[in-house]
Amino acid sequence: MDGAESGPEPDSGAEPDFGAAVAEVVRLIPAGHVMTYGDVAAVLGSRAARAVGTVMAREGADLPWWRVVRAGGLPPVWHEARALEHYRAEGTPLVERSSAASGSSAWRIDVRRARWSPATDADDPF
DNA sequence: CAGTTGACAGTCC
DNA sequence: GGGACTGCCAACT
Repeated sequence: MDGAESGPEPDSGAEPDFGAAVAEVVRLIPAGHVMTYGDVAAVLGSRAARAVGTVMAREGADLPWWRVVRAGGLPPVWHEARALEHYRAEGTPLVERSSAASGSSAWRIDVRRARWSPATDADDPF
């Protein structure tokens, strides 16, 4: 063997190890369910909630980013309007605020029921 | 090689 | 009950 070469692995550019892990988890999220950045990071064994979003920003182009929401069930601010269409299409439990005038978003994600975990298939925690 | 940024979270007041 | 700061880890320049 040649021993340690300049790079036996063609890890050209970036190593999608973390990104692949994030993509893997996000893709495992079934329709009608969502996960928070912290949950995804926790599944990866890291608390890099930010890194999840950052990596997803690069690999997320091919991922259901709308299934990944912030803590508290707040919708993604980058494309909240776009995500709303996906949530309604997927049947994600949303909390519509009939009363107008309440923050920027008039709707919220019912994380109570939409929160899903890849380690458990219990879609009925309640 | 090191510094800065960033699709966040959790805790303190 | 709401607002602000700090901490975390990975990618970018």
